[in-house]
Amino acid sequence: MDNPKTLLEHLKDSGMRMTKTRRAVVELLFRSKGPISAQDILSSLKKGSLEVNKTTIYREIDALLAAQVIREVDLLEGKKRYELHLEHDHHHHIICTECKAVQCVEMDHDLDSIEREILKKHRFKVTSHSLEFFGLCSSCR
Amino acid sequence: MDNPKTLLEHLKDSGMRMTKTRRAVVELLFRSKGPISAQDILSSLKKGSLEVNKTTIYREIDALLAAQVIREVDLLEGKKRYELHLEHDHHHHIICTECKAVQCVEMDHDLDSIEREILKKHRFKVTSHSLEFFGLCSSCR
DNA sequence: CTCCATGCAAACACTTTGCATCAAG
DNA sequence: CTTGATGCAAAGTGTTTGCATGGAG
Repeated sequence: MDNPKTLLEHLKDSGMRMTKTRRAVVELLFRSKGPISAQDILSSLKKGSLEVNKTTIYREIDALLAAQVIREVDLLEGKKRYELHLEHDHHHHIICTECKAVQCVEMDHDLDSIEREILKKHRFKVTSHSLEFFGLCSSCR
Repeated sequence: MDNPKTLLEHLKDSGMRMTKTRRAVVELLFRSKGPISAQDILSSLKKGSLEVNKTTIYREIDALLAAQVIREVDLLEGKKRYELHLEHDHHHHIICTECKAVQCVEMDHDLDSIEREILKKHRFKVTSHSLEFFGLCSSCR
């Protein structure tokens, strides 16, 4: 499931049809360095001379979210971004407030201890979290 | 600055005018338990029988953001929320995906070590971060 | 042939802008 | 009076919905 082909076959097995839009979106997500928006997907596919309607893209995003293939990322932009939600890939983002560049950061030790504390203190079971860092990248400093 | 009156006077000193909308918005923010949206502010003020236009609310939010009195919070809802940005109050949120309730959690040890690591590894200077936890609250479990 | 997938237009939700008027200091 | 604050209408941006048509299996 860590490459487009395997993932698409898995989706097909689970009842989803294999269309050129679906294939193109999944492949684009694999190629992307960081989280991308619906608009990003739309214009990328159009550049690849694939005629797609934005409604289709939003519906494709819904389908991939439901299949837990992608996850939502919010960088305080007033729109949502999406990225692949792979098994052993847990990372967060650093966003330069100057040039708006987005990088991914792997986390050595994550927030497990904090989440255990929340369970103890608030009896709240954390199932996911969002964590983004804002600041200045090396070039902009 | 940890109460409406002092904060409003501080704002006045820094050149902002003292209007009933401004006063009402700041007082509401102090009364709120968690981050609230523009809509929340609008309907709260209307309940308090204060005629306000939504444009005014958005502009007031901009002004308070610029004055660094409030900060933006994103709970993946497709709209923004705002809360007071007080000096010694650093907390995050736990959002129940079932009943949508939002609670604040104080953080004993925060993300300082992670941010130092990011500076070392990526030469990226973190100035702020957003961290929200999603899961199930005690009642919904 | 059966449904999921798609396109198109319209509707929605949230936020911003232009411009004339109002009111705090 | 001067300049920031406000209201209203319109427009902008991101996303969703209804409905008829298309195409994968």
